[in-house]
Amino acid sequence: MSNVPMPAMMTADEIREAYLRFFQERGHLLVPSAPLIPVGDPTLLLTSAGMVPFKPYFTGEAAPPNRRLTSCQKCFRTTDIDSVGDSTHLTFFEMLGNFSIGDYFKKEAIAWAWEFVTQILKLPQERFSITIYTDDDEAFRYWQDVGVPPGRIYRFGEKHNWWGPAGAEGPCGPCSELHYDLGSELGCGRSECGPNCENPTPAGRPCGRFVELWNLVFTQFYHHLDGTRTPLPAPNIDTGMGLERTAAVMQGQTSVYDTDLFAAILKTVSQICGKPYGQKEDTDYALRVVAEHSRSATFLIADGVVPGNEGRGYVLRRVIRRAIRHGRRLGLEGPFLGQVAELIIREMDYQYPELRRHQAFILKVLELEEEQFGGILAAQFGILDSLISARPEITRLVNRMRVDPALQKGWPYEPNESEYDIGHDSILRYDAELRSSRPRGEIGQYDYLNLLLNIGVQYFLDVLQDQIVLASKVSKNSDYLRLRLQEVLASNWEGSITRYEVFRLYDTYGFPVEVTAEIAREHGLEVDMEGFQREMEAQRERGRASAKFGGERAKIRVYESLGVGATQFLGYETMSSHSVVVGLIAGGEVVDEAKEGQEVEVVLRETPFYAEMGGQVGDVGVISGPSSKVRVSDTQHGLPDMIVHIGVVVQGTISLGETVDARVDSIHRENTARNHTATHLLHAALRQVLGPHVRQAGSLVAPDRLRFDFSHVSPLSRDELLMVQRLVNEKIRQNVSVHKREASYSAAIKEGALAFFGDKYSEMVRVVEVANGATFSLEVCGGTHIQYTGEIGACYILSESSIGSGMRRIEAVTGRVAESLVSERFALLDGVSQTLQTPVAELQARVKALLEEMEQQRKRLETMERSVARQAAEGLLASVQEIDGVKLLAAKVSVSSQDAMREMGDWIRDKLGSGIVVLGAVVDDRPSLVAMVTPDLVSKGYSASEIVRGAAKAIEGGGGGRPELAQAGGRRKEKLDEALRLVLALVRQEKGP
RNA sequence: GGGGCUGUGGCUCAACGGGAGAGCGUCUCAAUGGCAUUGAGAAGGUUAGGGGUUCGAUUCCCCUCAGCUCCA
Repeated sequence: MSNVPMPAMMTADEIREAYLRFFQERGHLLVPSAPLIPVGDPTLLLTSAGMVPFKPYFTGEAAPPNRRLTSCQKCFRTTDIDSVGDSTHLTFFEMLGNFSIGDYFKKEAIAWAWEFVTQILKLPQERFSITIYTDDDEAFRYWQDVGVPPGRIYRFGEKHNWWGPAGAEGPCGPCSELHYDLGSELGCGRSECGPNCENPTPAGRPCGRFVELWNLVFTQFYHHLDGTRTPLPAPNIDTGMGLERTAAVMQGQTSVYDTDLFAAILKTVSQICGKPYGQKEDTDYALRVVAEHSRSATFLIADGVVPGNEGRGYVLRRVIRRAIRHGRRLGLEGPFLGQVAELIIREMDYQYPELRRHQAFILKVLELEEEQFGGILAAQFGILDSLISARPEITRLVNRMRVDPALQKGWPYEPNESEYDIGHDSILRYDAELRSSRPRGEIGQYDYLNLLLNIGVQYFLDVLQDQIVLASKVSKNSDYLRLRLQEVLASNWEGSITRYEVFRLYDTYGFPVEVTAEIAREHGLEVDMEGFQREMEAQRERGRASAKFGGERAKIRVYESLGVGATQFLGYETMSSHSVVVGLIAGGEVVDEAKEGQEVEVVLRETPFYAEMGGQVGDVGVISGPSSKVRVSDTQHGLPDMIVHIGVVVQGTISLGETVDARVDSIHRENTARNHTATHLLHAALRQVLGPHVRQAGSLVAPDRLRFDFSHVSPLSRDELLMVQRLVNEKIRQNVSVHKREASYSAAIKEGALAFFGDKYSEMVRVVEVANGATFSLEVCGGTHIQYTGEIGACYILSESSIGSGMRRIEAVTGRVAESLVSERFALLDGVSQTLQTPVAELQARVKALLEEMEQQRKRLETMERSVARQAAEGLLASVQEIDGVKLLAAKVSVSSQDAMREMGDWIRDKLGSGIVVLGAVVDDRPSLVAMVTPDLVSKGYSASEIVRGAAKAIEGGGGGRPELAQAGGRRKEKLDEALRLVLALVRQEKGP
């Protein structure tokens, strides 16, 4: 031990600097951390490893700025999200790495890694163990060379020592890891303990003696989507050293949360909630979750992720909500994430300046999400509360169902249709009974518990009903329903939350299972976790089943079978060109020729037609051969590099190998180009007005309109919209030049060009720049554009709307459409102005006055109708007859609505005090009836609904309602009098016992 | 991309297929008089939009839109 250098206490900042300096001194170019949103890589949700930004270099798609690179990359891994809170797991972390793009390989990577940990970090050599891939003797030799005894080099298989790919496809290869021995007291205590130990400790925890500090990946292969691997053009080195773990080791800690990286964050959280860290395990867990998730959320938002319910937005939302939930456990009821985020920004903006730059946006997003989630959380707890407090009532119901003969009868056997119906009806009866036993009436008379009971019972019935409805849908023989109901009846309802309930709470309302379990336990209820897992599996199964490709796959195979290579695109320079037909598809099959009238897909050797991409719609136009003509209505990519013209043969026969003339409809193209350039202007203007968090999330560029989706949290105010529109039109008036050029992807990005995340770009890309001296807009874009912004003419925003949380959509028009829009609006205004005989400037006031006047008239008319009706009613009072001692009035009235007739009835009934009123009228050319019976007569057996139903037969209609009041309608208005005459007889029949 | 749930006055929500309601908020009047409180009354609705079934739809069915939620 005497010669072993003792590790120096280093802060995380010092470690980061030392690492980057060490590799810069060895010829590596320092590359700043890329955003957490992987640029130009649709296969990845988030940047999950240090090498992600360098993937194009590894695959040879792009040329690296230097063959040796080093970086400290921010990373995010979603896989461990539910484990965060213990002492080791993180969602967000920093990864130190050194990379070789076809330069040095295993020898140097190993030697430098060893030098860095032993000489710079001064960690004791004998604490290290090395792992290598099963048959990697080369790595074995190099580790021996630097002085690692063979006994401490361990061989592992694919599970531990094969890396990658990150995502569905990408570079991969064998790897070698440096494991650090934290001390036997943390381990399982067994003699065979070593790296990747999976034995439990005596206390039952996973063995924590060895920590993987650094992973050296020797990327030699490319893993394809279909599972095959091909060797890479040159072997590469890709290493990753977790900054947090290293800091823990250097600072003599076993937990990453005890490092200086988390000290200040934990302290702040602890101060906000007033609970100290390090005293109670429960509290510590929650504190760690809040600290970690606040940190990762802050970084995600800084890189432009907005909370949403899919993809990255969903990851962010989960992280934020998990933090809030654990904050609640710490007693934090109000918003608190902003305070934590402010501290994190202060602590880390030196290394990550984007935090400071987007501070206002970060705080705003956190605030909105905290506010929204507060409401949801309250609602969720309400549902669970109800479910639990309604338990006794539900139990009573279930117990009765258990012994109900109607339910028992058919069910243990294979039920036939009628038996099914018996069971079904029976369930519905219980349903009705429970509903009617629910407390009703004035809301003010509900106490809180009754309200909960109400919701809980409702909820239970929903769950049960689901099973019934589902069963009747998915299974004719009702096996499904039988099984489910048997299960429910056999289960321990009173003592447990069933799997349907817990799953529904989770699936529909997003209520976390752990929380359900926790609260249920407090009330002495079990939770069927196993059943829940089964439901989850079934859900996943459904997801997989529906994720089929269907026809897509087959179509691609047809294109592949053409055996044609890439189509050369000439459309940037020209709109017409000679070419040769190299492929024809009709009716989903490859053909040699297509005749007049046939729908056809044409592939040319080269073409001026732009195929739909990047939101811009495909070109239309004409392809004409020596004796044929094809009208092209759309242009698409069949395969990534193959352009397919879709159209109809309008003349002659087009055949394979023919020389043709391809001509794009230039009006269509120009209109589209105007909109495309305008889209770029809009994008830039939105960023200028709203902030740099605005990013394109999708777009549609058609000849007649444009649609632009972008990330932003709140609706745009009128002022903001006007500012954006004014800025765009300002640039149009300045007639700025639109410059297009080719550049390497990485150079373009470095220059600050905006690229649409999710698009995959090749090495050389087109860059579109709108600039007059100062750059206004700079984007990577393969679309077609105009020369000068003045060609756009004008741009008007038509609408701004939400397309999901955190995403907004703007629709706009330019050029010819903008012009016709304006003239249409003018014409409209002129028309209205003439109709109203009012100057345009005074229209608004005039319309307002008119509306007010109309409202007044409406009310006056209403009162008048009422008084007329009342007079009529008074007149009718004279014709009241008495049948068996019951006052009865059956009369035809003349009113304009059923409501008016009802009101008349009300009035007459009240005058009568006790009696039966039946009125009939022709409303909207259809006969209708209303019948009323006073409560005292209802209790004697008279029923308004029976009477009205009987009377309605005469007018060939039907009706119903409650005993006190019922209505009916019919078809034969001329028989209305007959219906009213019938009433007399009906009332006689109705006479109570 | 695939499921589940929701959409009713400004807000929170009710309403077995048969009078669209409550509470809070707003306005008016009155009582009281530090803030405030109490009472009476009023305004406020295309039941998200569109189709269908029905004599009749807030209610049942289908489509669209929006929000929530789970899965990928």
